[in-house]
Amino acid sequence: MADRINLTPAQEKEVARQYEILKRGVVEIVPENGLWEKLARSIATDTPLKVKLGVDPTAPDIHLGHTVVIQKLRQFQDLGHIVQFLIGDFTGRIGDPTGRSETRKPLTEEQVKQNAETYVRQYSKILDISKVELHYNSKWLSKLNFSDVLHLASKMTVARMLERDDFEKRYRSNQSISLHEFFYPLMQGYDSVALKCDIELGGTDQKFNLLMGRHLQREYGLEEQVAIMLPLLEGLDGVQKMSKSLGNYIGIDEDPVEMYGKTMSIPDELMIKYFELVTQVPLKELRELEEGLKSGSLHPRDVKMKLARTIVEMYHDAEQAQHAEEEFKRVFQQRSLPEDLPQKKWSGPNPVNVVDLLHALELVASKGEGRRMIEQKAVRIDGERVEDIQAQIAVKDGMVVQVGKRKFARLTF
RNA sequence: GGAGGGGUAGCGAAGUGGCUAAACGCGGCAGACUGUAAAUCUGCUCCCUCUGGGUUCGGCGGUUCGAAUCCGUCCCCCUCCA
Repeated sequence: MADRINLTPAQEKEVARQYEILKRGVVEIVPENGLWEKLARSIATDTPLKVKLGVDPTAPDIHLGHTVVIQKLRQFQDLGHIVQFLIGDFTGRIGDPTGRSETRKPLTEEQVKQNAETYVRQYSKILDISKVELHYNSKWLSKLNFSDVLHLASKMTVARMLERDDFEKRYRSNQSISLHEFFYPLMQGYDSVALKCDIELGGTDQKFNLLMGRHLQREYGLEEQVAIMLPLLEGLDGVQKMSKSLGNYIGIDEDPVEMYGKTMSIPDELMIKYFELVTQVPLKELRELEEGLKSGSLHPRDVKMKLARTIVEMYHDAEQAQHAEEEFKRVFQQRSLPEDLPQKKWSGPNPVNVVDLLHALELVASKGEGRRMIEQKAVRIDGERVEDIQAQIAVKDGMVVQVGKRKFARLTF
């Protein structure tokens, strides 16, 4: 196919340039030369590519894990291609199986709409949203009648469905799979049919669904999309993929200080990966950082601080990034108090038992935990360690209560 | 419809009448150390009116001096047969 497209040397160079940018961080492209060919044709015919990203409107809080794919979209956009942002409102309204056995609660139309708006707002931090094509899959999926659905279902076999990683795992480990779950890949694939997209992006966990898009496009007589798979970003624990439900995520709406601190808590080994996948720091600079770390000329902490700063800058600004860094140094390097700590009005008894105080201030989840924290020397009041769980505390205005390194409260009357 | 297997703390997984608030791993938290909320090491990790008390092992009801462990029943999951 490629050899049928005649490119001028300048065009050839442009294809190479775009390809170079686009393959950053990519794990797999199916078919392997597909992206190159699509780009070649796009440039030869001066037609932008249509790049699809589907999202489920259930979890409207975007975190860095999601941004891996969105950054890629941004690159496509910068190169003049068209981003097709697909909101799976139909699938979301029915309730998407997530690999967990419980079925998700169906969303109301109102919730879907709200979530979609939240998405658009958050995505606009990365994408030029004015140039994004917004689609809702209810537009076509809700129109299919039962015989359309049967026709669609006939394009796929049970055995092939069971090849999908999570179906296979669940099947093997004796967990239930509802019949309707088989339709999700079909619906997602059908979206590609409806959108006639050239490219679909997704995490490596989406491979099956992305291939389904290719399969169905072929079945419906369309040119097949190219599937581009990006790695799943590990979360703060460094092991499991970043996800909201695991609580190991950095949300792009989070405040600068929190965002900075969370970044500092990722394992050292993940720093370069984060740079590559969630920032636009040039590859060349990245290699230098990597070299520096290897040779010991760069301090891992400083590299991580640079990462944290870069990330905060992306979602806030340079000034706030700077401030977050100072705050971090103050609290964790110098072990002093954060600049502004949460104020709590105290209207309880005075004096008061320490444990009751901690519990009332919600610095501990239970009194048992409060006792534990004291036994573990984690509790300080105005900088003084409290080691007696019986201690009576005379509450003073402006008094600072601290549990561990991260939980603080300043008392006022 | 029939036969069999299974449901244990946030998750995974032991335990199959008292020694079990329940091993172990993961996750989480704290302390030490440090180079950061990395790594490593140590400790903790159901609740409370706490040298004691209360409530847990799918739900309910039994047996027993005593049950996560035995019985009945209901719910849910899986496998095979139809």
